[in-house]
Amino acid sequence: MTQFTNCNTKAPDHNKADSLVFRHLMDDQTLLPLDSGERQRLDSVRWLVKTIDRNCPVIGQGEDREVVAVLLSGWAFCYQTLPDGKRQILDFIFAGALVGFGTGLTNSYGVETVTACNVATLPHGQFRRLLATCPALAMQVVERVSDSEMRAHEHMTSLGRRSARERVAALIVELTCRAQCTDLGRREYSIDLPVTQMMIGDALGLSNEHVCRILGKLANDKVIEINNHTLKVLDQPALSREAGADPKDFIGRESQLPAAA
Amino acid sequence: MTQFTNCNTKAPDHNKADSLVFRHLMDDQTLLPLDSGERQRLDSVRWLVKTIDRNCPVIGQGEDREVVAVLLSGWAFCYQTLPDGKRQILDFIFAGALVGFGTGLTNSYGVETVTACNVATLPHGQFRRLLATCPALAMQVVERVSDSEMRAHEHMTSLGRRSARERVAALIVELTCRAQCTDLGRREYSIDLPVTQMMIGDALGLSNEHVCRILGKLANDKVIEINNHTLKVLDQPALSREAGADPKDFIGRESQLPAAA
DNA sequence: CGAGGGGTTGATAGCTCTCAATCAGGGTGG
DNA sequence: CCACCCTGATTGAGAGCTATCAACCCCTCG
Repeated sequence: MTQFTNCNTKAPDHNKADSLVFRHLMDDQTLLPLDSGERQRLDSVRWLVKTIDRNCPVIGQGEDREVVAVLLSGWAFCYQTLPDGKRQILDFIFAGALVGFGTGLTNSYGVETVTACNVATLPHGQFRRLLATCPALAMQVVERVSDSEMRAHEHMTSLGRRSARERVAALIVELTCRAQCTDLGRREYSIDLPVTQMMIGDALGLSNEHVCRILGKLANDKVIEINNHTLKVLDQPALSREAGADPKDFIGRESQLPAAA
Repeated sequence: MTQFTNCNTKAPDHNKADSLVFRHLMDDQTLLPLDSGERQRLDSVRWLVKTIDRNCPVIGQGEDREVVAVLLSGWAFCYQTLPDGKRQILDFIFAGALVGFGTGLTNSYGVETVTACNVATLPHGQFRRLLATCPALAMQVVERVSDSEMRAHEHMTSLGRRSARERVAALIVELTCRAQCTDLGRREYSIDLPVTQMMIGDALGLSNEHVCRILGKLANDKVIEINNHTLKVLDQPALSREAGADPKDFIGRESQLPAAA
């Protein structure tokens, strides 16, 4: 029984060169100088690539840790659900994200798609063995996990010490930066925002109603503009000021990788 | 200029076998089977071991990323401070914790001691080079960072979706478990808790006054007992129930390592 | 002995949640 | 093609939780 049982998944595609998956995890600078042994070990790995519909689980919280997954395209998020049903979204993730990696026998968090996604999976044990024999990959994974931890820290600071308005501002700054929809030439940042207000609420520890009110006020103050799930930042300096954070804080390694092949 | 400038640090101790530092990062199962090459690389590293007084900085937020540090003994915490001065404590850390490791040119968080601590430091670049050539160490670091990320996720869920009382309960459950002060035989968990209520507040996103009130109520309800910085859990099941979490969720790899040498 | 940090307690204000009702848009079945 | 439904967004009113401000105590430390 795989974790895709309840999803609408398209047929696995084995024709793609599996090693291309690593282009999402490693940059050329790391990938090219590899010796033939490491190269061969990477090439010998057979990822299972699937397309998963929007709003479908990728990995279930609490399930046995069966696979690690690499997001190849689309939006998704990691979350935890409490026994009483309250949900906390831990991170929104894009192409290149590595999920399901960790210690412990079960997944400490779940992953769900926001848009339709291409996802590559590999059995957990196989990935760990690969890590142990390929230092270059291990280094990249360390950096990937490290970046993810840094974002978790930023989110914690938001949740614990920022007001609702500040949290919303910080999230917008983070997402516009991470999604690289910066349009600095026109002094405008705009982004196609497929997330619902309920997701924003679950990410920021707020009720969806309050998120709605805050977004309305930000729009009223001419800081942002929202039309049909497209968000445009009208006043980037004001937004950064309200967030109490610099946009560059959110630019991690992921943004240094080439765009999805 | 080192990051210890403002601290009362005792004289560095180079007499200790530096490789013992790795016993805090790696278990015997990993350390013993190493080939001579890796072993030699690990042994050739010269850690700088210092004793740092209580309430002193170990690493400063925003400073250049100069060193990674391994906590050898004592309590400390990682934190972020916002421009307006509000502080969020990200994690309390014990012996074996690796801090200061991450991407980016400056430290995204600071580290401060709670009690006097022994700390081993190594220049960041040197540690990274070591990682790249020692897969066993890289694996351990991945797991260490991964555990830290898992705790960050739990903390996020607390901050975003739990009430003040639930957060306090969850923190107590976490700390009693992580500090391994379980005294299951007597059906009591007790722990020497060197943290101030202000630190608890900064960790949970609460004011110190509110923390005080909550702790008082928990004591009043016979769930815990506090005497002179010693916390005793009187009703572990009730505490776990209120926390909405299982104690075992907080038991990471760190608890599987041998006690400090 | 004074100063200062941490802990405690009370009163008040304010932010955010909850509940409720309405509206808009997209997908579905007939 | 249309009615229906369901999700998500919106707006309002009220309650509740937590912050803030203030005062006081206790203890340690210089």
